[in-house]
Amino acid sequence: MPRWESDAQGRLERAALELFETQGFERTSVAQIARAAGLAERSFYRYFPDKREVLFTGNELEAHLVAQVEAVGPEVTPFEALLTALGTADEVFRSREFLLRRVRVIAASPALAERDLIKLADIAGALARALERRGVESGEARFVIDVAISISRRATSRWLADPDATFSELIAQAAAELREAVAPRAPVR
Amino acid sequence: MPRWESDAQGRLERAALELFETQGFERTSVAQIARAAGLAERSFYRYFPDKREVLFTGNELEAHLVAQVEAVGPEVTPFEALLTALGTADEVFRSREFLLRRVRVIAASPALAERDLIKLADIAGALARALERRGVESGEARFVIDVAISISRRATSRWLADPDATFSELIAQAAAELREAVAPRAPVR
DNA sequence: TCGATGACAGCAGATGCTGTCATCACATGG
DNA sequence: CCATGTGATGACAGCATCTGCTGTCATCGA
Repeated sequence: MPRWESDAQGRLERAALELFETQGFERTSVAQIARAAGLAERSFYRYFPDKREVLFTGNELEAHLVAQVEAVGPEVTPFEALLTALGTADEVFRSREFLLRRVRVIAASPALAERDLIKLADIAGALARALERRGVESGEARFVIDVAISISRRATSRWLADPDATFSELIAQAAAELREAVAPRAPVR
Repeated sequence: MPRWESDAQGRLERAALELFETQGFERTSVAQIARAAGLAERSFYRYFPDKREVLFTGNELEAHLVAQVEAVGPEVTPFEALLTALGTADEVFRSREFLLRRVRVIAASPALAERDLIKLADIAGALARALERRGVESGEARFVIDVAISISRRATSRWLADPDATFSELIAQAAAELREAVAPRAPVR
């Protein structure tokens, strides 16, 4: 919390999102972002270790998911624990409009797409540690988490396109779709 | 096929892997790699667009998987098509020892880990296009592919640890594990 | 033999990122 | 109301990645 100039970090984030939208990520220099936020280039790096990180602040999602996983009782399957955790993930989403802007900017830049994947991997790591604390073997934990993340991506993509659906419904729907897809012998007709 | 100095690209790859192993990725400069391979820094960028790419040449895996997916008949489920494609993926793996060195170097550097994830995402994109050509809807294709990749990671991790197992067996085993994990109600006892 | 092509080196420059040090705004205690 | 400390900020310098351009030389084709 800055002492006399308020919310420098927020100003940098907003300026960066704006500039990335209009000029693209690569064609926006750090100096430009800083100037637009009324700061020097050097100060940008006091708030973010990295030009890309300006779009990836906060750990709320990770913290939320880990807390949810740790909250359910020991009789629950790892997979079910993850699904119920994901079911309430929309609590930490910002507005759909904000998410959409962000998704578009990220999709437009390979460098940002990489960072996005790394962030997901970080969350997966945190969840893996949480599951291991429940006694799940490491490799199995990773596996179940990867699958849960796949479900989450499916649900999120639908959620961005469909303003009316509940996120937890979409999670359940994706899980059902998965069970169908992996069923040993899908009777074609 | 170079005309008077042979295999400059291969020399750069080997020098880079060596240097990354001994010094780490960040502490190795492009100039150093080039010198070790007997070239100028500028020439490195003729062969690789990017310092990281030196460990990620070739599309054999992607080409193999796409070809396999396109080879199976239309009656086969997308999920099954992906599994059979993955079952023969070890044909394009190099030696286990080489893979292990590579995996270790990549795991030791966040920057390389990012690039690894992007490469996987590229493969996922290519597979999605292949499935769409079979008439699978885009979102569903992505979803099934994400799940198949999760299976593949599980199998690969086991394969690196267990020299005796067949890759296709490990794929089948992971698929079975998945079916069990997502089963509606796992009777605990 | 001569012109085209491909492989390479060297140089200059933009940008990302880091270290260092001075400076400034404010809070506090006197 | 002022002195002093603390932490945020800025100015400056420096290194590395990556790019564009130019020049040089070996080889190839006619």
